[in-house]
Amino acid sequence: MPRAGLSPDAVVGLALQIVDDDGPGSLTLAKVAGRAGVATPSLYKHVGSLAALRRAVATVAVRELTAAASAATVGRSGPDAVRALGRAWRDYALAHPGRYAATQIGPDPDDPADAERREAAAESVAVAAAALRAFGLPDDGLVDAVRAARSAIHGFVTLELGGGFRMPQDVDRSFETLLDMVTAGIASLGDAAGPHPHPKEKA
Amino acid sequence: MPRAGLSPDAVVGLALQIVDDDGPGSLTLAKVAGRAGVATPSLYKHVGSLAALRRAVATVAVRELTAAASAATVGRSGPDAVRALGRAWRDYALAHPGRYAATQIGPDPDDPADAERREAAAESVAVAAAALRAFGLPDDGLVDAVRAARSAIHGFVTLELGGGFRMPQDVDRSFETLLDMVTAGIASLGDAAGPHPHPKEKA
DNA sequence: AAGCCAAGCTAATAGGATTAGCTTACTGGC
DNA sequence: GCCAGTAAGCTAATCCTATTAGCTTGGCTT
Repeated sequence: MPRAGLSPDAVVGLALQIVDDDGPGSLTLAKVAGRAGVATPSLYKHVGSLAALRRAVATVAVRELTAAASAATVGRSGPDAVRALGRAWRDYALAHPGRYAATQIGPDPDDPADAERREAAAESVAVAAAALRAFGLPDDGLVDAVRAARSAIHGFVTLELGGGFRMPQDVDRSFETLLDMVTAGIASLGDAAGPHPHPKEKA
Repeated sequence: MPRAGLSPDAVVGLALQIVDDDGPGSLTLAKVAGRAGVATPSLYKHVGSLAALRRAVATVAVRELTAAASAATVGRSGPDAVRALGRAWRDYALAHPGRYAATQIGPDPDDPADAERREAAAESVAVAAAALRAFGLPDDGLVDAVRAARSAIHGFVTLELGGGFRMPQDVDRSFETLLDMVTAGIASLGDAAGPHPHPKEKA
């Protein structure tokens, strides 16, 4: 009975492979154990639960995504930075659909390992904020603009990955159009009278 | 042993309740059976499988969403229509988070019941396209614009529902900013030279 | 060489999906 | 009003998966 030489990181590594291969929905402790050459319960020596393993996978994905976004925007600013950020984001998602999907798993406030994920997520928001700085938005409108840009990119990628674009048109071109919309839209935000004055006004 | 008087629709109705209450992830045949006052295997007389039930729920949600979008845009056009559409979309998602999440379940090409869902989805795209018509986009850019607008709205709602907005700022106001970005961005699409000429050009 | 600890293992429990085969409540035709 | 057929339920059984408990032992430390 030789040792398999597992470790928490090794287990997460196997989980990442499975998520890459079959999507996050089919990540299972039994499958991980199979790849590790170990009985399923043995994994509990390295991870707390299936849910914790899923969160660990999400953390890795968020970190990688943040790193890619950060790398893509160094030395750029304004529309150029936004476009580079958007492309890097989508490229990562297309290269690792399973990991990107894992990104959407809700964090557990009690899991200390999830603090890391929050940090990484916050950092990616900071990267986006930096990219938008050159648009000269009013201070209290920056958060709104970051949210809008994130929403657009994330939404596109999510729909693309989920097979939501069924028309035959070129998806790459659509994404460039989205970037056009985002950059132009955000630029126009600065021109207007500042932050939006009427949240949810009814007709 | 009295009859419970189930039917496929009744089962889907119970499933919708569960999805509303606990989210689509915790939809389980056992839970449905519990609410129906019936043994789990009995459900197979009405649905093909858990996956099929999930898809049925998704179909209902897509239909409702399409109806809401359609109702919100009658008699409006241009930016006004886009804003109304966006608000209706978000309102539905906030009112029925579970159903909205169910919307993202991938369809099964072999399930005839999923053809319906495709139809409804296509109709919602048509509603969006109609809303954008007044922007005077070039014909072959319309699909790109619809995708961009959908992406932005869907992305915002997804992030909001997933707890992705952690800053204290008002989310309603951010959504209005998103709508500003979308309407201004799409308007500017028409001004430019038509469809985007350089899909994915490398730096 | 003794011993400790962590990494594995097996056994057992608890849910959940799904299939097979039985029973029986309604429903239509006579 | 009776009778057969169908469809709605049921129980039993199988197969997965997660998770817990408690045992065993490899490999390093002293």
